[in-house]
Amino acid sequence: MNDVAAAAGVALKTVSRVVNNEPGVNATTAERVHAAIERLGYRRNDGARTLRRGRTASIGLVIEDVADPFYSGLSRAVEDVALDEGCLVFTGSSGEDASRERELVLAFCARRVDGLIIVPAGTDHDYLTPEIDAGIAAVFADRPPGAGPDADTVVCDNAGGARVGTEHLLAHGHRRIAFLADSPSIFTATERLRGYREALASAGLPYDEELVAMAPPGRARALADLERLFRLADPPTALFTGNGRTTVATLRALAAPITHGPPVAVVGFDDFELADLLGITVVAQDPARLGRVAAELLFRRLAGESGPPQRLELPTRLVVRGSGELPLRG
Amino acid sequence: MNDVAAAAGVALKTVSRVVNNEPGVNATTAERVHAAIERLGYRRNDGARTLRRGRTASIGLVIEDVADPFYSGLSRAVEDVALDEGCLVFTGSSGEDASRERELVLAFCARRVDGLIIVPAGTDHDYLTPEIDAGIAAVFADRPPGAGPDADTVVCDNAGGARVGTEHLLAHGHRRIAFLADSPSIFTATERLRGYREALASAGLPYDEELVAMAPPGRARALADLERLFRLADPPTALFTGNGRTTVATLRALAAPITHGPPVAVVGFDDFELADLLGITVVAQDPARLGRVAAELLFRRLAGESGPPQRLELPTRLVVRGSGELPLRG
DNA sequence: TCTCGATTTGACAACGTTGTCACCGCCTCT
DNA sequence: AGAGGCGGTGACAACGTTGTCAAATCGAGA
Repeated sequence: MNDVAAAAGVALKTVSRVVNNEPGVNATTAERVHAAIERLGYRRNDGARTLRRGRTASIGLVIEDVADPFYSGLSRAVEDVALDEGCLVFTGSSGEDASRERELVLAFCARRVDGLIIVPAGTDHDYLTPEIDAGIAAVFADRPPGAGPDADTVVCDNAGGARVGTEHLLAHGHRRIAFLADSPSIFTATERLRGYREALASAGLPYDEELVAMAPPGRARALADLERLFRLADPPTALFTGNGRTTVATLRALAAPITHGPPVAVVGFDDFELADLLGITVVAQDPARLGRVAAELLFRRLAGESGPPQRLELPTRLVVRGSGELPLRG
Repeated sequence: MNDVAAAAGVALKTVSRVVNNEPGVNATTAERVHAAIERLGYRRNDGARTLRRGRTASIGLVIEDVADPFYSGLSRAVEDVALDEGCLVFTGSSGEDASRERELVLAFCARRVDGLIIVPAGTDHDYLTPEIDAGIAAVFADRPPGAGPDADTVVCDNAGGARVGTEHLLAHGHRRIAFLADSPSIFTATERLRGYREALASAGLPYDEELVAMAPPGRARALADLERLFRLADPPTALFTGNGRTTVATLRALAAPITHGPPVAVVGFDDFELADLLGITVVAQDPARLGRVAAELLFRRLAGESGPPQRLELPTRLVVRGSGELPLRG
């Protein structure tokens, strides 16, 4: 900017004014400055600007894994809202690792992002309290934070969705419904388990732990679970799978030649690409909406909206495609 | 940092030394400084640090759409490499819109990212030349840049992959093979078309424009294309689909009740989630590897590696799953 | 002609760091 | 005792902006 000023024969401040479209600059002078900018290929240094002004016009987004379609949908929505607000996004994947999450968040804070959107991985978010006190806005998405700060949170109606999904299977006559989901340490998994149990209870059915399997999704694990379930004295006739990855892993296991189980009905939590072609009935949530709502909430906070932390719950939607309507064999 | 210095009763510079683990600070003093840092909840301002030192330890990544699994896989790989290098990533989706790409790139440049990884959307990248001259390293991924700078580029063997896929269908007896892909304005689409034509030529078959359809993927478009193809006097007995989204849209259209075409063999370019369950034969590329290689190349440049721009081509792999092995009905 | 207000411009400090250099003790070696 | 080296510390400028305030210029009205 100094060079530009020298080249245009004006003071630094005048260049600054021109660059920022501030009023009160003579048109002729502005023209001369523009020419100099063009000639020198000058581009304003937003880092320095940020330092002076206090706002960085950037936010940090920490999710579990960008490569997971659920989070990448959320990610895209956050990005779009941010761009509308003239804001850039730092993205980081925690990989469900609390310490990596912490590392990312603190790195974002050191960069003085204006706000954070976090899909929390750990159970302890005390480390965020000083940052929030220091004025960094934070919104939690998909799951509430663990111990620590009381901040805005946007989740979906996990228990309600799981209840509806389970009730759907019950309505088709099933009485032995297995529940397969991620580790109980993950908020959404336990919430969905709760919905499943509520549905059973409402139908006057007992909760049978033998029918429940909760662990990180994976091919081997899905196979093992199914083999165990099908060997039970009173095996399940339907499966409720508690998230997208578990659903996919389960479908693969069901298709494997080893799993010589009887046909079972399947309802999954989370919609996924090609579920329509495979005819899989799901309880769908809308990751893009989750991201959008979280980002909008964040920007309202950044715009100065005060008030107590909000907790928003987004609805789910049952999408009937066939796999959940398989009747009980009589 | 000033406050910390005052609280610890030392000079600014000493705090700086402690914060950066620089040698030459008395253990007792360091202890006192650490205590003050803890007490005040101080966190270094990386923006100011960056301004002073010149390197921002951040890179910009511009892709077409994070929500597309291909790009989100690439994205995750870039992120992982960057994290290893102690670097944060700004991510932006261009949505195949050249002006949005430009806007994002220039915003990243204004933030003085150290480097850029770009999946180019437009055909004119002259706007990047001054930035590259200004010292920002750039690597193009998935597609080469249009007119403008001559920079490092990592692509996959598009033509080779399409040739192998087409040859696979030819080997199963097909002579009328349709080619469905994205707009010819997209580099990968035309390269794959080239591979398709090479395979036909090698087999001594004519290139029939009636069998080729190139446009942005979508449900309606896939249906229209298939209906047209199946109404031809000499309809195709096999389809080669030129990218993941086209493959999926085509499969949906094939499954639609309206499309009452005969069974056709299908080979798609790009692997996708659940292709295994659906039994779709594909020519797979590895988006994570693409991202990793591009990021590694970028960081080598940032580390000072000189030499002429490189152009890397990654191999593809034919994954046989059934849909491409449907024999010609005799 | 002088004063006043508006317009245009510029000097300077500040944002929070780090690099450079100089300083102060203290110990060791002559 | 004096010179020299070394570990520890601090003063100060600089990075590239922008906010504050003052100065210069000009035309208009008294």
